[in-house]
Amino acid sequence: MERIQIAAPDFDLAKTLDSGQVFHWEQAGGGFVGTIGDLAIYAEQSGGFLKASCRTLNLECKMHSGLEGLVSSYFALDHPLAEICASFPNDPTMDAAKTFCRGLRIIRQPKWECLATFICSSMKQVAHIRQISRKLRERFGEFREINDNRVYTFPSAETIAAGSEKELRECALGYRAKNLLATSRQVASGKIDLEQIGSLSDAALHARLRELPGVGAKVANCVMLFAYERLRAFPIDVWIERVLREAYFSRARKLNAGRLKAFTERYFGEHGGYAQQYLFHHARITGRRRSEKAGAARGVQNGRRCGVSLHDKGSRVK
DNA sequence: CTCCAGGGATGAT
DNA sequence: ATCATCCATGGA
Repeated sequence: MERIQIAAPDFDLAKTLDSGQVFHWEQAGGGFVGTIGDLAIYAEQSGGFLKASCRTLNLECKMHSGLEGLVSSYFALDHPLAEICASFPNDPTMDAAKTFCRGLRIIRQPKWECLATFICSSMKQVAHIRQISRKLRERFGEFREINDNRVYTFPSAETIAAGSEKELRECALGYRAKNLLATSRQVASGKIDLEQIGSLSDAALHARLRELPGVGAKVANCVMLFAYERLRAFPIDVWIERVLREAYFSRARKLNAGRLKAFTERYFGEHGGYAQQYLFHHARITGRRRSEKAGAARGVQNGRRCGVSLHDKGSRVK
């Protein structure tokens, strides 16, 4: 068993793994078990240290100068978090999120794993994405054991491409099965090279990702942020949209996706992806459904939101 | 532009 | 135990 300990003073492992950017780590024995590439890893934080262990080293590990390099790289311990946070805009909403999310990092995920997982994430909530990820791994991945925990690697594009839509549907993918299968076949055949497109500009990379079945604007931004280190990428889902609308557009009457996109790019800037992740995590953990408090009191029909949404019919004011 | 399938966990009644 | 809600892509 290989064990390492890394000084990580400005890092929060639990927040990082529970912030909706990665979906397969599970709590075990005071820490978390999961995989990094095809290695089973146990990770635990105590004091200002990150401890990690794995059974065997592999090629990927050696390329990262051992387990320490692999773990440091995956958890992005080299990101200058203080500088990143200092670059955020100063406003009450951002400040609250910044305080709440201290130590949360945007990790570096394997490209195919990230792309495939976010194709599965469409119209799903975090708990459900975790289920899908687990089923895909159990069915198509490779078994590993770590500290008496069973974990599975994420299946390669080739493995998924060799499967059928029916098999994927059995992993609770629903209509996403078709998209995942089609994209896996493009990756497996070499029609798209996920490593090569890493050299494209932000705009070109976004456009290229969107050509893949099941990849819309939001999923493309997630993949750019979590697998391609494009820290400006700003995925807008319903949570973020709600935060933006309430914090920065409370009196705006017409607001469409284009205006929101222009605003986030200008306002959050270079590390917009980090800002987005902090706003998202803060809202998701502390936000709670407004129906809990408002529901009957406000006379809202069945807890339906008061404010209009970009996705609600009737909200698009040209 | 508008409308809605899709599907399983989760929360409300 | 039933019923409504949550979600973002893609196609009609």
